[in-house]
Amino acid sequence: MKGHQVTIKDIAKMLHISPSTVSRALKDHPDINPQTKKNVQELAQKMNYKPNKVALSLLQQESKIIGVIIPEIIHHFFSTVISGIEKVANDAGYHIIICQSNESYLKEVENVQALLSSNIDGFIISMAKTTTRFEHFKNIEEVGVPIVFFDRACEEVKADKVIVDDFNGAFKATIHLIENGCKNLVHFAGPQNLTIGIERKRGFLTALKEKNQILHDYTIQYCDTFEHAQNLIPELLLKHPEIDGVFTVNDATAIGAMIAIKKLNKHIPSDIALAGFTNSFISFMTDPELTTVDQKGYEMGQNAAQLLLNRMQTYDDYDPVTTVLSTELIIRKSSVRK
Amino acid sequence: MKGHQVTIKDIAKMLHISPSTVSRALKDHPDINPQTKKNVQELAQKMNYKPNKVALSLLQQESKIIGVIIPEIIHHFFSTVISGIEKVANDAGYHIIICQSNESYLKEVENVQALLSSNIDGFIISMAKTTTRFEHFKNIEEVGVPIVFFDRACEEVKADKVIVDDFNGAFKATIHLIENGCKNLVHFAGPQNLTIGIERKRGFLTALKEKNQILHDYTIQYCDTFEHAQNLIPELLLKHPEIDGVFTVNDATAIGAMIAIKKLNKHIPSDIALAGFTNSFISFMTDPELTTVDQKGYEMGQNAAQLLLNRMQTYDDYDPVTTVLSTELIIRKSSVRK
DNA sequence: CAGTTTGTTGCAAACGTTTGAAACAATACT
DNA sequence: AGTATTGTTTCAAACGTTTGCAACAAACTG
Repeated sequence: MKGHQVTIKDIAKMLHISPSTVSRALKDHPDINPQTKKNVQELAQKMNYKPNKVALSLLQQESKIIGVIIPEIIHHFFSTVISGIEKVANDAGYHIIICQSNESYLKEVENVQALLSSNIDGFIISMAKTTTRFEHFKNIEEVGVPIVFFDRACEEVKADKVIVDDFNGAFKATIHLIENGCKNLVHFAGPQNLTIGIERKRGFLTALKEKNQILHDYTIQYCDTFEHAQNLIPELLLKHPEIDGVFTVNDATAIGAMIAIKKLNKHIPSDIALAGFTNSFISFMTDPELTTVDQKGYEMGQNAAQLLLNRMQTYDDYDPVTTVLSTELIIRKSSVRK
Repeated sequence: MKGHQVTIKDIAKMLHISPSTVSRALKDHPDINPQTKKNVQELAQKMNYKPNKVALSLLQQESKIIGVIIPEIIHHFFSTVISGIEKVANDAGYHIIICQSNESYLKEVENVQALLSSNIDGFIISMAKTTTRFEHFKNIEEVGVPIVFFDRACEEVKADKVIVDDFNGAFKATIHLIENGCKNLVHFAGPQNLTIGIERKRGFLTALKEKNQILHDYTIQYCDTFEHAQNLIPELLLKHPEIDGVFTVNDATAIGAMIAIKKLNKHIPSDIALAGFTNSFISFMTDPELTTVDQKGYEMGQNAAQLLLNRMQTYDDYDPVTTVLSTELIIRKSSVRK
């Protein structure tokens, strides 16, 4: 039989006093008789009374909950970010409610609506790959709930952002590949409606230019998944056997490429050097270990949460802040030729 | 300036009618004048009215939220389970709120308390490694909120459970290693306060017995992390060079062992055959690819959520159900000797 | 014309909590 | 004795929604 949590009313009835007295006694309000206080506090303790957050949420119009919308929780990068968010949020007395968009625009809109009607105090969002309209974010803005974007930000909405220096990370990785002797580099790029896709490609191209490399018609390939890379590598290397280096927009794609390259009996890094982006924890479990750009997931989560907490204090008429975390090139065996 | 979500009261005021009429109009109640209905519904649509879930939650004593407590979200297995839970939960109109215990008993208790006071409709829990007391679960039981445990279940509490057939999975993997010629197997076992630790070890030992293998004093090692395996392998192989096969309680441990073994210039599988447990998505990215036992994370999540939804219908005086998902041995190169 | 029925709307309570204001008794001051 | 002060407690409203019941007018019945 379904019981229920002990409420202030229960305690009030048992002690034959009013709920308001109980409420004040529990908060150690100076107006309350010390003996009454003692009675109330002892009984509350004994009955394991815990204030009902839903009632508080309704009354105070704040839920102490932060809504997090991400593409997919199973990606290590995102779960790392969530860990960072949760740490900071919990320390400040907040809980997080997590929704996945599964890279679907529609699911993202649904999630926003659902969270909005749950009195969420703030949003932390990383956009779906397929999102190209932004009314749902504008809705949040209208209601006056702060948003912080991370990694994949929406430029059309007034909001704080945490991103990594994608350009520079890609630039550094590409320079590193060229300095290790790559003459015919290829970039496996991400979708160009996401800043990360654009910026990483830009970093790659800028490095090529700086080092006076030739740009072929096959230099940029749009490919950002493990499976696609596995399929793409054989046909690409058949047509262009001169390719001697690949820089991918993320680690999973790099590893897909790695497996395909090894299947073709080409050696990494001597035949083809390889670098990814993310520094996910699989990158040091591959053979050879993968050179990659650390995307600072945990820090990103912490930063996003902190930014949101700050913004919740001072929401009126603010200037959005964009925090850019510096990336770090992690050099491992997949790219180093002696 | 912080606005607010449109409420029934706002609509009522604008149309000079009472909130109750608005409420009924929105639900298409037969008592309401068709013209009034039309006015209300149109205005609600225009103003993007969404019912306030917090108010509903307070009134109806149900939140349409499921609380999920897991050790660590960054583990691929757990994020896979969460995906499965979310799928089923969302389809039934529920949302999930995720808390991590970080394998800490204290954090687990905190999470339970916090969720309890948020009018959560049900719990899905996988216990922390360090949890040996169960009052917090009993608390949930007293309040009458259903719990479903998955993977790491608590035997002392009346609750539904979803587990995999750990015993059988471990048994099959061990038999497979022996049939591939292993004579001196070692098991890297998990903590013995968790069912999974106990059952996997039991499966291993039963297979050894069935195949008349000798049990050495070093056959069982308590080691269940990537780092620990990396450290343990060198000293273990130095002392016992006759070891020719390792079965680990999870994949991360197996990969730690794999890296350490390769560093010692031993060949996998010909010198040492290797099998893990989980079938995490890294297992087919290693070199050689890792033989492992599929733990069915996504199915487990779906099952747990479905079990919980069912239990929420019929909570009174029930007999707990335990769903055992069958495990599947995934044979890859790390264990196959021709 | 009195009474009933029908259609439509509003009132009030409820969920659990907080909080300003009112209420009350007991004590102190003039 | 009358008034002010103090200590303690309760009342009532609020947050947004739902819902049984009351209220009212208009139309119908006998």
